[in-house]
Amino acid sequence: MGILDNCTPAQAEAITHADGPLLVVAGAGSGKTRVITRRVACLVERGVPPYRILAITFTNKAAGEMQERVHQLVQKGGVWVSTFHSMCARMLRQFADAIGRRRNFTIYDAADSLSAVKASMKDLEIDTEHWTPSAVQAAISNAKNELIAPDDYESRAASYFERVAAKVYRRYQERLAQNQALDFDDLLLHAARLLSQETAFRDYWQNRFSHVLIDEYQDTNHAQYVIAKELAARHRNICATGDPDQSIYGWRGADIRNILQFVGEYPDAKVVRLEENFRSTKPIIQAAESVIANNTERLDRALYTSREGGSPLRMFAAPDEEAEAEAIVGQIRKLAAQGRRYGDIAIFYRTNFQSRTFEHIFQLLALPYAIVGTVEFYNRREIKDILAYLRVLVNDADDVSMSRIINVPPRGIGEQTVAALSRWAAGQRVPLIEAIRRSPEIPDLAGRAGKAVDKLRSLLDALAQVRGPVAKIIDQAIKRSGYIDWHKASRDESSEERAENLGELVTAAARYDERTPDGTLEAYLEEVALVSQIDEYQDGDNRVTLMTVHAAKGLEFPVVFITGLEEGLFPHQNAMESPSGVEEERRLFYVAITRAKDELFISHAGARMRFGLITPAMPSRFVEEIPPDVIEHLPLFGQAPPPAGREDERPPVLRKPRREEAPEAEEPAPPEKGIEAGQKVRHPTFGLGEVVELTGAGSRRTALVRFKGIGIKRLLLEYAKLEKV
DNA sequence: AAAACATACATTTTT
DNA sequence: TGTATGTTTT
Repeated sequence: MGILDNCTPAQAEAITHADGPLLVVAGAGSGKTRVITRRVACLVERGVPPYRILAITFTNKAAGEMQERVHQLVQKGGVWVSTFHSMCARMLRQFADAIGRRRNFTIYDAADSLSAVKASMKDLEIDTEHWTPSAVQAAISNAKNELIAPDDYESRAASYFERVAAKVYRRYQERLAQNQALDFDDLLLHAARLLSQETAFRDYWQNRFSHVLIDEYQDTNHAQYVIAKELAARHRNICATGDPDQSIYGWRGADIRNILQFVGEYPDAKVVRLEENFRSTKPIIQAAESVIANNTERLDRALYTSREGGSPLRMFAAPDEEAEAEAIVGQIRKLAAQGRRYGDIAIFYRTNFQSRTFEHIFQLLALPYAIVGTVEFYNRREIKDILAYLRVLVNDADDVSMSRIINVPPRGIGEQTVAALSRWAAGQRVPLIEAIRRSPEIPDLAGRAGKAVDKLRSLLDALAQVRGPVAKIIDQAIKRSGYIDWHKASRDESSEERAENLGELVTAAARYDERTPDGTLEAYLEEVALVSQIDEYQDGDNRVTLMTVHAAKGLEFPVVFITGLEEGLFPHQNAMESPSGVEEERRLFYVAITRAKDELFISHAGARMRFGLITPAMPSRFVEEIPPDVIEHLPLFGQAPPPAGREDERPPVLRKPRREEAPEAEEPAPPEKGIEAGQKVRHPTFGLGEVVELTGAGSRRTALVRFKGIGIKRLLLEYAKLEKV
């Protein structure tokens, strides 16, 4: 096996051969992932049985990549590479009794959890106007991350809000137990508790692993810290890697002290510092270093690069967010003309809502793009509906899922019927599905309602009989429930898209079946519950990637645009009140900068539409923290006098059509293009398609085109090079 | 049960 | 401003 080329021989020796506690403090772009992967491979090579090695990564995507890479290096599988959440789920299923659950427990996502919080508040008749469910949910989540149980929380509650939250917390946990469910935080909470308090559980897992490695250690919260510490307690072969300057999850309980105090915790720890950056050019590193130097809470560390040359950072100042997006897209086309691949380019923003402006313009120009993690696939309504059927099949105590599908698609089980069923179930202290099974015994169910419930019962029975791969079960659920016909019948605009999504769900499940030949419905649902936004991102598609800075962690791109650098947005308003909040925002900016390999563009808008109001904004304080000699200010876009002529003839006419200009549909279609509805066309990116509709006139002439396998796109004729076929 | 209409709320960041 | 959810109407 080759030598590590991104560190000194002594460091390489420590990384590959040292046992005992090891801390790798790795700066951005220093090849940390390679280091930890190599360590795992070397352990295997030294004869450590692969199944005794546990590597914990931050996302499932990273886990998959590491697993594959280790396999390539040593031609051996069996190393357990996982995220904290997936790992805990697996551990808890094996010891479900210890937490008072059946092993087929359901994992609730944030939305499921929120509805359980709402229901708990309703149970307790707590006013949801005054105390918002999401605030209570956040309080509960924080308590769990600190491993605080409801009783402890109540006894230390200092404010009225906390006393209310404590009551909801207790009721919420009861509800989860009734539904045989755990939320994300429970996975960590229970694993941490069992590891520190339950001998059988602790002994089993401590013996199971001889070596434990944790990546992105700076972003571990208290529960994760306890889990890592306990898992490694027996053999003390704990290797933590991370970068305190890249700690960006403080708001969800990540505690930067976990990494800062690692050596205090393990005085015999070896420390390896990787300070050479192999990713970025000098100006980019200079900017990053100069910005992060303004933080106080950090380990003493410098980052340097040997890469010579490199262009300076470039900055746009735009009047508003649309002009900002136009300028960036203009710059991207310039780069593309110079031979840059779209897949080399990424656009980052602080908040998800900023993606809309970009999405609009990319669609208009038919430039290839991919947004990472907007409305996640598995959060779409139709997907959640079908998954709810599966969840009920796996865990029939799951009332949240049962209520979700009880009348979806509509089958005549109205509000009154649901209320009667729920009342009966509550009275008997049994799950809702039991009321459906035994509906003939329920007095309130008159003939018509009773029949409707009978039909639901036979549907559920029929689905429970289906055997075979997950894809088949999903397919049956979609068809037999009548879900697909229901959508076909409604001429809703979104029905076609929903049908496509359901098709995609079956396809994805088929991939799962292929990948996991011994997979179960239960394991599939678990995987689906724990996918992260970034897991869905695939590079190699040659598209411009759009994402939040948080999602960009761990990635790199030759060209990066960091947008919306305005006071109140980046740094975000809610973080600006405390110095530590600003420091975390600054680390976030540092992460963004250090994603760039070759070229970095930053931009801000003088005003931005927020809540429907045009809100002015000052440039971010972070911009001034970049040394002036590594920044070049590009001319303000659109400031050059427009070429003579009417406004809509000015080169990139990218403004979205305003509402008041709507009557454009009535204008006669100019015949000169010769493109009309029904015309078959070819597009350089999307391929063959058929024109569905034409609207607008002149430079705003727009075609709706249906492309095979891609869907309907809205294209400006002036820019989309449509070729008649 | 669908459609039409009205209102509320959002914008941190996510496993 | 746009979407998501709730309410009233057919």
